Amino acid sequence: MAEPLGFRPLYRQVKAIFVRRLVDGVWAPGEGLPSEGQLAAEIGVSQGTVRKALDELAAENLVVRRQGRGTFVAEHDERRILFQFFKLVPDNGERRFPDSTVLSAETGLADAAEQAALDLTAKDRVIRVRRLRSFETVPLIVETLSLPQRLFPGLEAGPIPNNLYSLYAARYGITIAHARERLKAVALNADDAGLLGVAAGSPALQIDRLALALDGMPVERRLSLCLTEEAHYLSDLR
Amino acid sequence: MAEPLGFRPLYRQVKAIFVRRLVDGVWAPGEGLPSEGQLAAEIGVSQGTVRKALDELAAENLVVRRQGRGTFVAEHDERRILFQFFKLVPDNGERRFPDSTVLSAETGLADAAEQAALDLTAKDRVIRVRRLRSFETVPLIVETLSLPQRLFPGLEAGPIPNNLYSLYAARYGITIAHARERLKAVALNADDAGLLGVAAGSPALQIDRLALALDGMPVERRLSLCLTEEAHYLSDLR
DNA sequence: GAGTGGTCTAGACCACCCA
DNA sequence: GGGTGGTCTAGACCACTCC
Repeated sequence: MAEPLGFRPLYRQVKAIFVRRLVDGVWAPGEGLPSEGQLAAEIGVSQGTVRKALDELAAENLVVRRQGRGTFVAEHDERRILFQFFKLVPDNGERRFPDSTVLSAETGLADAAEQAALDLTAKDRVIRVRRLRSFETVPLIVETLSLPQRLFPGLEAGPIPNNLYSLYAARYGITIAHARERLKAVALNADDAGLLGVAAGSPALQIDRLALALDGMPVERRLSLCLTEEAHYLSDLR
Repeated sequence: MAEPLGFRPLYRQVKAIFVRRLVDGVWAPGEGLPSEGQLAAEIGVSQGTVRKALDELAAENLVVRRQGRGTFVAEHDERRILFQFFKLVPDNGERRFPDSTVLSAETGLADAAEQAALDLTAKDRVIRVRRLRSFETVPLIVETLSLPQRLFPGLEAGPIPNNLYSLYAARYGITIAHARERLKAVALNADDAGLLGVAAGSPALQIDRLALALDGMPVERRLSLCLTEEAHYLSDLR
């Protein structure tokens, strides 16, 4: 007669405690967590329960476990971004990371698409960064990022590094946990085509990405136009 | 002084036994496995070890666990394919499954691309199926499948259902475990554009899929051209 | 050798499904 | 009510890392 869906396993409650600590920055990226035994004693559950909670966090790439060393908060280093968040790879040759040239960085009122994606109102402001990304001087991607200004005050003023997710974490305490991408094939307009050095109307892969923080809050929208003559978007279906 | 990398946990050996049974068809799709306790007794390990092996198989979508009922061999029913293998979803409205019209089905010598993808030689033959797929009579995808003839004898002769993966399993005992897709934006040639009812040169999303069997053997190559005016390819990055 | 995560076991109990 | 998977515990031992 009790609630049929009111059951929540102990290890998930423990996991929620840990996620909270990650969101609050109690455990910062790169830092080592206490050992399983210490955590178990502190919370008052068995080591096996702590282990199951940490295993799930590791499966979600929020922590990294290293046998013999310990459990560490995941960082957005180049390698991780390259494999988890950057799916465009050259047809021939190794997975690489493109350079970025910032074309503009400014603020403005959120448009309809930005409001919908980022849970904003017409009164909210966004920071927009437009940049060109290249593989060894060959332009490949032109993209526009939209960020809620409230979350990233002053970002548009400072230098904008290639690896933004690392900046979000270090300077604003926001960790990107995962992202949802929507892909379409489109014809380039004259502006974008010019930037990429191809004819207007050329086909390009449009990637509309929404990146979410640890707690599921939408944090960044990114609209990328990619040339796919010599590269492809890799998707593994398991 | 022993081999430093020669360690293989017991539960992985148990898992290998189970995968073998899936590959050999000892456990067929839809069938229920013996209970954890029975498997543990049969193999001579603890129930916890069997559980960990089954958990990994469940994470790979090879089996489905249902509390209170049992563990079952995964099937390629419509729902599973729709969520695991079919990433093209309408911009508005529900995830749907397109109808298929077979344009041609014939055999021939494997070309260079097919040889490379499917591990074949120039002497090997492939079955090629070309079909048009539509959402409610609106053509959306034109695709060409290539299959090693050796693995699917007679497939080109019989009726070709919409859900091919289910046919592979039922008639040929081959289970598709996962797939790798490479996406590009291309301009449609006159033939494909005509089939899709758009102008030649229109942009389309090209999906080059390689599907692998349980044991990792490449089994099907599929080259799809998709219109993305009112649909998109959905990719979740976690 | 000390400390960490990883494996394996055994047993108890819980939530769920079905007859 | 009996069977299934799911959770939780406690303890032993193993593999790996670092000092």
